[in-house]
Order: sequence, then structure tokens, then C-alpha cells
Amino acid sequence: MRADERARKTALYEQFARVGKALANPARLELLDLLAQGERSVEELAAAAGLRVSNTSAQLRVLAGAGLVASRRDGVRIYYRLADQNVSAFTGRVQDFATSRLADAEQAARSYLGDVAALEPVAPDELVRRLNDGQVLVLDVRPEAEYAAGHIPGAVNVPHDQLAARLAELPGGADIVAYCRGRYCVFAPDAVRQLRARGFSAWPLAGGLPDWRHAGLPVTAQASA
Amino acid sequence: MRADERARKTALYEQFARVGKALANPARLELLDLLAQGERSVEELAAAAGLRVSNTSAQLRVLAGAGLVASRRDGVRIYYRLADQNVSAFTGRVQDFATSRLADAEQAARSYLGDVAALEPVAPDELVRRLNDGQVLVLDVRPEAEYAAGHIPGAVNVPHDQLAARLAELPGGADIVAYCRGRYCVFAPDAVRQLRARGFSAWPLAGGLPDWRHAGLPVTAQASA
DNA sequence: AACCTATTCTAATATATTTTGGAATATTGT
DNA sequence: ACAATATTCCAAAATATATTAGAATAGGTT
Repeated sequence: MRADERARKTALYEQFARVGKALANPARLELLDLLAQGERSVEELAAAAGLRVSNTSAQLRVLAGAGLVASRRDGVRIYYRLADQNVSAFTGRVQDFATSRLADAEQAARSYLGDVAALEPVAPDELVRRLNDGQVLVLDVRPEAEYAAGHIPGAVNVPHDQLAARLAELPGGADIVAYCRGRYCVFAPDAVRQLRARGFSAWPLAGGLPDWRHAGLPVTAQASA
Repeated sequence: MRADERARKTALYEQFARVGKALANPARLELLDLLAQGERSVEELAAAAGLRVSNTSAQLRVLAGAGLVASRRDGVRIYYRLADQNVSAFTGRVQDFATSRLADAEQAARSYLGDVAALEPVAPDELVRRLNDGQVLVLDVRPEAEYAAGHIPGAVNVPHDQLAARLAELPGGADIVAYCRGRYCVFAPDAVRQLRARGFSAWPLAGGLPDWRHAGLPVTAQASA
């Protein structure tokens, strides 16, 4: 191979590796999952991910360098968002890829989430059917800010950490479908377990809001009733 | 968040990051592209990627640790292969992801491959149609070992570096469709340019052998005629 | 203009990865 | 057993990444 051809080939693979490098860090992957819920300021992201602000800023710079996130300034704050919706589809694939072929990853997911399959998750299009039939309450158990940034139309927001105290707000008889940040978010499975323990009929939505979005289903940013 | 919950969450994201880490190095990505052509020994991989054997071995260990490759021993040699076909589909996505959103990556691809679109690549199913009509020669311009490991049925193997010397073997009148390792392999585009310069009617196959495989089309490991 | 706040930048340290050359290991063939 | 060979293992050096604390910057407010 000619020297310049080898150099160009290496340069190309170095470019490909930029994407891998961006995904090579757990903190960055967590930030991407948070950003899949909607745009957030650096400070909010730092708090949600348990990182220092300066570290968060540095990781966001890496993500921006790999073309995964974009930002806008609003006054003194800078809001980051995913560069486009394909990013969350892509990171979802990375996660599924990991859990499907690494025993340790599968076990880590199970240890964190419990046995989600045993809760019989409802697929997005199945939820659509049940909504058309009426008689199902959609419960968004994510933090308020994420609900505000976008949620399933008609969903009621009760953040996971307030659920125990606000059970009285929920209609006793209705079927409840709870959703959260996605396939590897613990909020909805936990909520469903809590609800069932209190006698409710509840299921998690398979895939959370990201999979709902990718199925092309509607998302609204209006406030809840 | 409880401390142990945070620990489990971090553990999960660390597992996800293992996949990213495996993809975070250009040499490893090149090895994956080589392995997408078929299994190869460590020594062969090292030669093809321009790496030392000990380095190749170390990188393969990383890939195996991320569940991307598997190996078998045959006598004194150890042959590595992709863990399954999903791996090459996945790395292909990473590469497309990079070139579609990083200007530098797009430019690196163009600098290495030239303007492939201008050569009017033939899609796999279009090639199938043209094969059914007869009158098209399928040319595999990859190294002999890769051809031997698996090729499009009926394809003739003329490795890219022998093409200039073996033009006489090609029928003057026929349409020629040349293929190589994939979307970011330079062999087929270069071969098509050479052939056109000598008066042949030639096109590259879009996506090379990996995309042909992913389309569910047949691959044979028999020797050529 | 002075002050406040969110974010980025900088420099330093700690940690991880990459690469190399050579020793160790495993298998085959004599 | 011994020699030959492919691969892995090991230790060291070079390089890259992650994280922190605090300084610098930019926009907003008083």
C-alpha cells in the first residue's frame, strides 16, 4: 500500500473511532440518556448525573465534538440537547448490544432493574390500542422537568420519588401504564411494583418515552391537568 | 438516590461503556472490518492491518472482552471471527453515523475513496436482477484469502493489486460489477476507475460483501472457476 | 459600573490505554 | 525429547483520558 493511501485509511478509521471514544465513558452515556428526555442546562445535567459542573461541561464538550449533542444559549444558561433523534436510537442500540452479548452487562441490568419482563411491559402500539378503548391511565414517573420537556399526550406526571405519598390521586379501578426514561430506567418498573403492592393494576410501558418517540407516536410539551 | 442504587446504575453504565471502549480505537475498527470478510489468523490480521503481532493480539483480546469477536484454535494458529453477523451490521452503523454527522469524517472518507457516488454504485438487489438477465460479470477485487472465505456465487476473483496485469482475462463486452470489503473499502471504486479508463463498462457494488450478506443474499466459499 | 451566576477554561493529578520488544506458552512435526 | 512456530503474556514507556479546584469569561441584573 502506498504511504499516502495508508495515511488516508488510518485517518478514516481515526474518524470512525471518534464516535466510539465518545461512547467509551459511563458518565457520557448517562448524559446522553438524560438528554434523550429533552434539553437540559449544564447545571441540571450535573445534578441529575451526580457529576461536578466542570466535569459535566468537559464531557459535554466531548459529546459535542463527536457530533452527538448541540447546544443553545439562553441568557446565562446553556442548554444542551441531542443533535437529532437518531442519536438516542443509536445509543439505545449500543445498550441493547451490550446487554445482549455481555453476561456482566445483562446481570448489571437485572441487578439494577429487577426482572422487568416479569412485569409484562406493554408495547407502545398496544398502549395506543388500550387508550382508544379508554380505561387506561398513563403515568409519567419521570422528574417534572422531563415531563415538561415532552410527554405522552394525556399522561399524568407523578415523579417516582413522590409516588408513595400521592397514591390517593390515582383512581382505584383503572389500569395504569407507567413509563420513564427508557429500557434501562428503573423508575417505571419500581413504580409498577409499588402500585401492584398497593392493589393497583399496573404495567410498565416497554421502552419508555424514547421508544414511543421512535415508533412515531405523538409527544406533547403541554403541562398536565 | 440510595447509595447502592447509584452504585448499580453506575455499574450498568460502565457495562454499556465497554462496547464504546471496544470501538474507541482505529486499529480495532480496522480489524473488525477485516474480520467481516471472514475468519483470519492473528498473523494474517496483523499483516493486513499493518500492526505488530503482539499488538494485534492485544487488540483482539479487547474485542473478545467486549463480546465482539470469537476465536478457535486450529493447530498452532488461532483464527478469529466476528462473534456473529450483527457485529458487522453494528460497526457499519457506527461508520455511517460518523460520516453522516462529522464533517471531518465525511472528508476523510472522500479523501480515501474519492467520489464513489459518481461511479453510480449498483445496489445488491439491482445486481440480482441484472444477474438474472445474464450479461454481467461480478468481480471480487479483494485478496484471495477473503474471496476463499466467502464470495458472491459466480464472482471471479482478481485482487485489486493484480487487476492492471490481468485485464486480458476480462471479457471486453460484458458489464462488470466490482465489489470489495464494504462501504469504506477503496478496492472496488479504484478497480472501477481503472476499468473505465481501459474502456470497460464497470460499476461498484454498493456496500461490498457485508451489505450483500445483510440483504440475505447467498454467499459461497467454493473456489472460483 | 459593579455584581451575580452559569459555564468554560486551565493546570495539575490520577488513571487508563496503546504500543513495543522480548520472554513464556502451546501445539506440531521431526 | 527436541526444534520450530503462532500466539499470548509481561513489563516498560509513551500517550491519552478523567477529574478536580479554582480562575476566567459571558450574559444578566441592580
